[in-house]
Amino acid sequence: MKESPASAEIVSHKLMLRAGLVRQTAAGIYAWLPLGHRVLKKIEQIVREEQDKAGAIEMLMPTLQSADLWRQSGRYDAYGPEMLRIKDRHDREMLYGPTNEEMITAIFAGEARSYRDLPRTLYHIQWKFRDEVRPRFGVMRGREFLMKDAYSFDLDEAGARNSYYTQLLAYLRTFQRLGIQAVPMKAASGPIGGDLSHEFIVLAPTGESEVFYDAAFDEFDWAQSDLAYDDAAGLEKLFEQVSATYSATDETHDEARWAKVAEDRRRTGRGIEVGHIFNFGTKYSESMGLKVSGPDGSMVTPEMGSYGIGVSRLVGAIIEASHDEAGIVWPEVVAPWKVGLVTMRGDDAATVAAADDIYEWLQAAGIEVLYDDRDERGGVKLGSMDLIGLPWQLILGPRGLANGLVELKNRRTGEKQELSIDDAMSRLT
RNA sequence: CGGAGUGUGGCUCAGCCCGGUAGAGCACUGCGUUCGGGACGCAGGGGUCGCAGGUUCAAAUCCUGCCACUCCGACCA
Repeated sequence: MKESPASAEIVSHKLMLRAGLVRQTAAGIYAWLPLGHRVLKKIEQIVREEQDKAGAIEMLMPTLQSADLWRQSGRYDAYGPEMLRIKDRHDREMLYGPTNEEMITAIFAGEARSYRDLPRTLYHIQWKFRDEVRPRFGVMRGREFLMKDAYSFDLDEAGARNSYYTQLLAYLRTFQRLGIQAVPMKAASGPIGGDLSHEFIVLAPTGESEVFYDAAFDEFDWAQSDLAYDDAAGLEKLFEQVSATYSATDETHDEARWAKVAEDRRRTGRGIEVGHIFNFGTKYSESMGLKVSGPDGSMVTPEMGSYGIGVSRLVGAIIEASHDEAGIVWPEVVAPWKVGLVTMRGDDAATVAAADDIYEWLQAAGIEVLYDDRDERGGVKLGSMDLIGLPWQLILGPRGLANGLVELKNRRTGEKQELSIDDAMSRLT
């Protein structure tokens, strides 16, 4: 789309609509078009891989849950109108799950018998529904959203803290891999309960809240650190390091502590919450009746934690953090395709033939390439290439090809290079 | 939920105040001309003017009710 729909207010929402990632179907509810779906799947996969590396085990729970489950924890009444309540044909009370603590705890209680079944962290990536009073900002604040939620079960508090630290590191690595800067911040644990909680804020100039943090967060390299997930002492050290390094949103900002951060290390910006982790003790294991036999034969109520990442929100958050006047600038790892192949002169048979060859070659090399040859006028797609934000644009025209050259444009830097086809191919691999 | 708005072709909007044959740009279809960075010409297609009721000879326009969506606030992964 050349023009932004009037309903879109923030840049990521406008760009998502213009580039054809999503279409709104109701307030706060979106359909994911092919382009957006590819991005969503890529983010989801990175989140999945990092969870797997951290030892979490994937499963899948339903979107619909029974009211009885939530009555057991007491949250059916406590949750309020944000919970979408529905009735089935038999007048049974159901709900569209806003989160899954009750369900996972009930399932786990049905399977786990012994301390030998612990520790265990399970996760799923599933659609959630929270009937926000006022949905806005496109997928960043939708009512229906895709979330990765993990739940940990441990025998004791020390174990639960270790599970928490494990997810903390997994989150830091996940966001770094996604190509965004996310700062962990101590958070109030809110309605879920418990005392150990962090939220992860992606830095973006258009973020909802103001953030303050120590420059150290710009310098840590979580992905490259060789800290192993089974190194309990190392994880604890990491947690202490994170805790000792100042970070806060405008809500939790502490001027006294902030003043102690060296002036040249103070960073401020705006941010979007994309993840939240909680340790909440036995709140759900207790109410849902989860007990296992301890090593000494006595019954133990496991300690739990939950860990969420807003997968669909991340699509918007990444765009907020990475775009320019012309459109989206995808980090390569989440780009729907790595390269867009464009012919300058779709009416020139030799150019089209060359593009066809290059397309085959890139496909065979496993490089994701967008090549829409339906339009005979390359210029139209060329114009929208910046908007959809693919990392590379490979541009072919008769003039260049006469000299054996193609143009390779880097979306992020805007740098254009005339290269031989071979050189362009090797640059892309 | 409190406050403020908006619903007219796929998109952006004009027309409404002051009732009288539904418009523009973009997009789309066909033909032709173009062709190195989001072309041009000609000819077309597409709208129960959000829905329902009312007033009137006549309603996109006035009145009533409803629905949907957006923005600000409070709330929130």
